[in-house]
Amino acid sequence: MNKNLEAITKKIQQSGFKLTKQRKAILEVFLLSNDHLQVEEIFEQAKKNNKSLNLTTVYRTLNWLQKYGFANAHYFKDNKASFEPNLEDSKHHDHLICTKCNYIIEFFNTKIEEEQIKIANKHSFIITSHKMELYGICQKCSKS
Amino acid sequence: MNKNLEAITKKIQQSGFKLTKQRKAILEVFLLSNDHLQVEEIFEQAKKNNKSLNLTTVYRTLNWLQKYGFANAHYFKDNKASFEPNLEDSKHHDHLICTKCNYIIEFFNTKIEEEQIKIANKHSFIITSHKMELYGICQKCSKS
DNA sequence: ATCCTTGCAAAGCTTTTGCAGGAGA
DNA sequence: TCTCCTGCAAAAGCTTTGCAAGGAT
Repeated sequence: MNKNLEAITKKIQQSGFKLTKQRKAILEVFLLSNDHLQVEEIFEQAKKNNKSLNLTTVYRTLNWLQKYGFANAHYFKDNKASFEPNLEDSKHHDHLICTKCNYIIEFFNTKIEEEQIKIANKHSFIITSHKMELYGICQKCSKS
Repeated sequence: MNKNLEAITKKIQQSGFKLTKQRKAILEVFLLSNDHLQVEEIFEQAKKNNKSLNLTTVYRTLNWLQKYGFANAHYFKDNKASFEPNLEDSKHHDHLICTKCNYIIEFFNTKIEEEQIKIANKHSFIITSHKMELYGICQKCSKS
């Protein structure tokens, strides 16, 4: 376990989270990924670290992480959940998603964030979160 | 059926869509709503117009409409689909969603659209569609 | 020792599919 | 008439829950 992961794990433990082998296996995959992983993907990868791991445990762990603010859920397509870590040092960002190869680029844009605040004010909304997803074809896929 | 609905329906029929009683009942609810309706909601409302209507038919109709570009699907929360009409004259827009009462405001912002194009160019993406959702508390709910 | 967590199996939900009968153009 | 559409029931896919056994602090 690298140092960063260790620190995060400690913080998570302080929320009353017991660090079992299974959860360790899941966190190693999940916290270190910069990707947006579907539950099944997390399960498959984490199983390499812990062969007896069960899908239910993955769901329960991800739901726990989400509940306590360490993970965000997305529903990019179909009705399958994807999760991404939500860490103290991880800035808010939005997504650029290739509909051919599912490649995801994260980006952050100050002007857009500013406009969002203006829109919210105009409609007397108190924004708690937002989600922006641009769908298209990435450079690689547009060539082939 | 009002005139507008009639015109739209005619257009849909030109795509090879047979106008059955069931579909008429669904279209009357769906096309005239400016809301984002969940499948179950469309079903419940359309059933008032046609008591024998089946949920399966609603799903099949909405999927057909989506396939031929007359409807857009969203996955605002959980993993339930919402649909909204996508009509010739309906401009692209984004959503402001109250997480307390589910009230939805639609908005359009030129600057944001411009920034999106810049971001796409920067990453050599060809954008085909996008989705932006701001979540928060609406004026009414923030008072209570 | 206590409480939390796990795996398994079963159930829950939303959505899709197969099929035989029925309706639209 | 010919094809497409419908309802019903069953299945499929993702996610949650109940329960008894096992593990962490």
